[in-house]
Amino acid sequence: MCDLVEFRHLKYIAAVAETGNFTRAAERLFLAQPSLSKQIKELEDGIGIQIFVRHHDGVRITPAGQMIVSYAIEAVKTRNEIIQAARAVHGGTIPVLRIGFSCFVQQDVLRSLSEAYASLFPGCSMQFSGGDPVQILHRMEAKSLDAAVLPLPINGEQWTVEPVASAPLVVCMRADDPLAQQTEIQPPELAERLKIFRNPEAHSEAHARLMEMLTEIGITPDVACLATTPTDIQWMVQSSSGLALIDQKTPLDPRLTTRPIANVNWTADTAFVHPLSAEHPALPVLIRHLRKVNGSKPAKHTHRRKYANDLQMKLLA
Amino acid sequence: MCDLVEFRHLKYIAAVAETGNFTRAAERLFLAQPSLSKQIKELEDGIGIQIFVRHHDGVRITPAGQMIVSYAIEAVKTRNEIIQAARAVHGGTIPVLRIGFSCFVQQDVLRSLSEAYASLFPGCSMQFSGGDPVQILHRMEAKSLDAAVLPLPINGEQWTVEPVASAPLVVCMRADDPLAQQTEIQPPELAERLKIFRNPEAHSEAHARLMEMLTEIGITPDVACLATTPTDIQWMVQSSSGLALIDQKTPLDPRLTTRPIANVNWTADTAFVHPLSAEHPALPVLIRHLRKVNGSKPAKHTHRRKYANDLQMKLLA
DNA sequence: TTCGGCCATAGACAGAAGCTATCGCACCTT
DNA sequence: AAGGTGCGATAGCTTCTGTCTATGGCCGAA
Repeated sequence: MCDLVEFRHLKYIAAVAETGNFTRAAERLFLAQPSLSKQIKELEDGIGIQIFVRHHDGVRITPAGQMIVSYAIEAVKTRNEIIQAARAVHGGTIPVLRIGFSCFVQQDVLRSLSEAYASLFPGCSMQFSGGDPVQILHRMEAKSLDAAVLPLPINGEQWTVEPVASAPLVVCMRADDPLAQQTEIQPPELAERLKIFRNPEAHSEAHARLMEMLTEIGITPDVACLATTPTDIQWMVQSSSGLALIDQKTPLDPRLTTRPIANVNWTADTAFVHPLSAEHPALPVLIRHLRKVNGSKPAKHTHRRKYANDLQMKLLA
Repeated sequence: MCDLVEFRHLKYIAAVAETGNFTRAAERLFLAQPSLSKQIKELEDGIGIQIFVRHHDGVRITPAGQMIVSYAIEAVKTRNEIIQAARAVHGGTIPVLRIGFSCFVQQDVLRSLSEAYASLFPGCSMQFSGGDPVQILHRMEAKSLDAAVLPLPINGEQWTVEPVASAPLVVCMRADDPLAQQTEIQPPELAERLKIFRNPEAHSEAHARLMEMLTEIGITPDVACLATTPTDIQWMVQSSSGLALIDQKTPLDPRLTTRPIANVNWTADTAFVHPLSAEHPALPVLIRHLRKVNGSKPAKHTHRRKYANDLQMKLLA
């Protein structure tokens, strides 16, 4: 019974809904108006759903019709994207997918992206290139990169942003730092010694957001040291004994350790980003896959965070 | 060019892929085998993608074909669900959607579910009924409820589970409790006084999971008081001065307060649940909507948790 | 009243999807 | 080696249906 509904009908429905008018929709579809009217009428009769209410000056959409209209627009778009991608896969004409990434993005995020791509597009290759978020966004605008994996926030309407990872933001310190005796760091303790930051030039929005968050808990830090890589940050922590905020999943120099900040629930979030005007045929399919995988997380039961390290275990014993 | 691909083709492709055999697929589709072969061949030629490799003993699927096959199966299913739902909306034959919920589910989750349903299915009504998770699962099995909003975990293969909310699990205590002087509760402090629990009979899996989590951090609590509602729990905390673990978003008696547990990241998760064999025509559409809304969270920048209450602010000042 | 915009109806035609019958091919059995 | 079996491809015909042009009806504006 649903088999009466073909993509042709969905295209017609979308056109009528968007023009609000059978005549103009027919023009847009390069179709005679009676053909269009007849098709839609027969469909409505066939499935027993009135989609449009005909008026002398155009059409209105019924509530049930609205469901079908929304679906129609999305379904036609999806079909076209899938077919384009599949044809590119078949023809072996999928261009290398050029991905930019910030060095602050964890390796495992890049690895799982890479694996997802390899399984969706077997035999197709990716090219990763690192850089500052600012520079990477510029390169995407200049079309020399197709997409990127970057820390949030990313502002601007021209980007499609799909979050892919999130980890607590923790305080990084020397393992022999007095603060390492504590299991959590209080904001006032942090305020005095937080001096090491990512270079704001590399990602000004992220820096601004971090400052805003610090202000909210009454900290106005002394931005003394600017680093451009996680390694630099760790080296600065090690040598200057200052504190830094880092992603909990960052691989850590053994002489360093991390502690959570008390009373806040800050996270370092990472997203897959590409220009709205994406051209690479794999992107729509890849984004759809990321959304599916990420959307329904395996949250079958409450999560837990294991103790971050042995030292904390000892302190609690 | 993609317009050659119609739902008819997708159905045929799915059937061939699932049977691995044109002949048997044709039987399943009540179609003559030459018609099927011809349709698929013309489609492959038309879009320029070879989907199947014909062998003397059946067919194999090409990599590009696999993309299309997966898509085909999903797309046909989606179409049917949408049309069924739309027809029910149009005919005004959408039965009342009977939702069960546990009283441990936060009101705002139920409210946003209710709003989503009202906008997707205007004019259609829902019926909420509260109860124990165990009892609600039974009522869903007995078909006297269509779906439910319940705390996780929900075990068993017969359920479709879509997480819809998550909040930290915190320690509930009297505001005048000595522990309320601290900003975080250490597990050993919790171990001594954690006595108040939800009744295990109401949701044995959740109780078991909580016990397991407590064991992981070395706590074997004395399960002294069993409550069946958040209000009961709060009354017990107030009167017995014991501690309880509750969802941070629970509306709190003003004489009580909550504190996070140090070093763990436990959450109380809530999910929309319905039987795999769901019959209510709105459910597939509703679930699809929940997944879309929930999947791409507005995680445009790093999240923060505001201080839970004024007292904590004072302690930090 | 008349004109113009919009949708519905009618009838003709071409193309596409379906059917039956048959062929070709590879493999298996005897 | 010969014949049987299972599977897909091809050919030719029929039926159905999607499209076209032409036209009619309705309503509001000029």
